[in-house]
Parts: sequence; structure tokens; C-alpha cells
Amino acid sequence: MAGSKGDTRERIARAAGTLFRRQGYSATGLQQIAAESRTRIGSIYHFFPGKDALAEDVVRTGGAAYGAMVLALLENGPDDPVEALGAAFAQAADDLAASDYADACPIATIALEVASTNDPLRRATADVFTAWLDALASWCRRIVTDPDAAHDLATAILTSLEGAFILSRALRDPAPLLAAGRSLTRLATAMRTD
Amino acid sequence: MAGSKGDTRERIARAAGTLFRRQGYSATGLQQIAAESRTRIGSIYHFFPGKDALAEDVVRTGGAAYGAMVLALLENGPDDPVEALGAAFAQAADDLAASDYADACPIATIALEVASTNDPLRRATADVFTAWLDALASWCRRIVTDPDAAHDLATAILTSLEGAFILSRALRDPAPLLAAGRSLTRLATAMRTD
DNA sequence: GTCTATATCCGGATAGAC
DNA sequence: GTCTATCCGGATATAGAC
Repeated sequence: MAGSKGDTRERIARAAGTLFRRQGYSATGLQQIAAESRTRIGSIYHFFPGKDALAEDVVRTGGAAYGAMVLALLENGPDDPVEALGAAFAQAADDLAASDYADACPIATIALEVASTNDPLRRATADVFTAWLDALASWCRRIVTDPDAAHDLATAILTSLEGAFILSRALRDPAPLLAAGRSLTRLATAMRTD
Repeated sequence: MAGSKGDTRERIARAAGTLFRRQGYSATGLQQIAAESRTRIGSIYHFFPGKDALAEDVVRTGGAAYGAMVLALLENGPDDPVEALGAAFAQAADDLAASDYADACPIATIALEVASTNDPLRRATADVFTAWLDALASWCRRIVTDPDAAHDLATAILTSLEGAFILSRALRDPAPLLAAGRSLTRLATAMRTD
């Protein structure tokens, strides 16, 4: 009964997530979200108190889903974790190009827009980034056993990915993502403890 | 005669640059830019054909200035270029915290906002990023002689910086910038050709 | 739960007085 | 070169019919 595929609330959240990711938070109007999700503004207000609350929901649930996807990509990749890292960046480059350089990180644009202007939303992005870092750091212990070193490596992975997303989208070129992947495998190899 | 300090056109451009950097492009209204630069909307339209043109000017000239500043920071730092790299990231962390996590990259937020929606502005950000990469790659040849390797290192530096800016702003914590700096000095050391 | 109508406000942009 | 007045569209949000 619940959770049918065409669930209105979910259609709204998914459309909002797509638009926020591609155009940012303030450039996206509720009108556009309603059109994209084939509903009306009234329905959006039926499920969410307002635009900020909708965005917070999108950031938290969409962020969790994206983190899970990336981690699954790493865990289902090559057995050698350093190779898996390079493969994941190559996959990210492919996916980005396939979406015509539109769909990169689901929360990065929002994070930059709200960092100095909307504290509840800023906190939502911070919580998502922190959860990603923790999950990544745990995975990184396959490469380095020391927890602090693993956390540094996780930070390097995430910052490189986020920065490369910016450059690849702006240049419409997968090269920055691929270069970041190469540098990261070099770094991981240098840090490796066997 | 020309170029007096209080030049209206420059006041407008500087105010726009500050606001775009902190809040993004679409969240910033011409009204706000006029207030911040102590002018009127009419004056903005006297100097710029419209908001897009103003933003393109801000991206190109502000981007060039920022790139020059970062390069000067690297060249006036410690003699050892690898040490200079770490020092530059530490400096970036200090500056960001001093601005209450507001003033990071002057074009990153705009770049993400316009990448899929405004091609002239997207090109402006791409041109700035490309110029930064070229200048950085040239500097990197103090560490690695091979041009391709130097370009990869330059890409790693810029993507790490941009990604760390996102995380540090969202978390209101210099730690990501400092961790990125550590990882980058490790990478540069591993790539070093002496 | 869905949709329409509307209130209120602010966006970018233009014309023209001074 | 500066400033005011104004146009028009779209923004978020609310009230209420069905």
C-alpha cells in the first residue's frame, strides 16, 4: 500500500534533488519542481512546510543514498583497494559525461550556496559530509591501518572528488576527474602499509 | 584622473564579487549589490549591460587577481616548493577561518550554479580554471620536470583546494584544508624528481 | 490529498528627468 | 553619470474549494 512507485512525495523530492543538483538551490523555483514532478505547488506544501524544509530533506536523504552508492562502487570494484579507487574515479568521469556534465555531487552546489547564509541547511550538508568521511575512512583501513592516516586519506579522496567535479563540469571535460584519480592512486600507494 | 580609489564601476564589481562568492550568483540581487556598493541600480546598468555581463566581468578579472595572489603566495613562501605547498594550504585555512568561513574560492559557487544553465558564464569559469591550471603546472616544474606529471600535480593541487574549500566551509572547520595540505605534500614528495 | 486563486514581495530591466 | 519611477514576470507562501 505505502511506497508505491508513483508516490507523490517521492516524486517531488526526486525532482527537487535533480534540479538543485544541476542549477543550485536559489535558482530552482517551486514552480519548476512542481512541473518536473507533475504536481502542483499546493501538493508540495502539503508534504513539506516550505522550500527550506524540502531542501533539507533532499540533502539528508539524497546525501545518504549517494554515499551508499559510492561505497558500494568501491566495495564491488577490483579486489585491490587502490585499483578500486582508480576505477571509481573513472566510473565517475563516465557517469558525468553521460549526463552531459550535469549530475555530479548532489549536495555540493547547495553546500556552497548556503554555507554563509542558511545555518540549518549548512548543518545538513555538514552532517552528510561527515557521514561520508566516516564511511570512507572506515573503507580506507583496507589501505592504511592507522585510523588517523585512514581519515586523512578519506579526506583526500572526498576533496579531490568534489574539486574535480567542479573542474570537469566547468570545462565539460573528464580530464580533471581522471587526473585526480591518478594522483589519488599514487597517494594511496605511497601511504599503503603492507 | 582615471582609477581613483572610489571609482564607482570598481566599487560595483568588488561588491558583486564579494556577494557572489559568499551567496552565489542567483541568490544575489542587483538591489543588494547596489546597496553594498553605495550606488543605485541605474548606475549598475550604466556600467554593465546586465547581471550576466557583470558576473562575467567579476569572474574573469576577479579570477585573474585571485590566481595571481595564490601564485605569489607559493613563490614568496619557503624555498622548498613542497614546503611552500603545505604553507599555502595552512595560509588558506587561516584566511578562511578569519573571514568566518565566508571567503573561499571567488568563482567556485558560480561555476557550479551555471555549469549546466548559462554557457557564456560557464565558459568564463572554464577559462579562469584553465589559466590557473597552466600557471600552477608551470610552477610545479620545480617539483617534477616532466610536463605531463607537472600538469597532473597542478590538477591535484587545484581540485584538492576546491574540494577542501567546500568541506571547510560546510563544516566551519579548517581541518579538511589542513588534511588536504598534508596529503598534497605527501603526493608531491612521492612525485618529486631530484 | 489535490488543485485553483490569490496575496505579497522582489527579481531584472528600461525610460527619462536632472 | 546619477537617480527615480515603473513595467512585467516570477518568487514563496496561504486560503479554501472540491
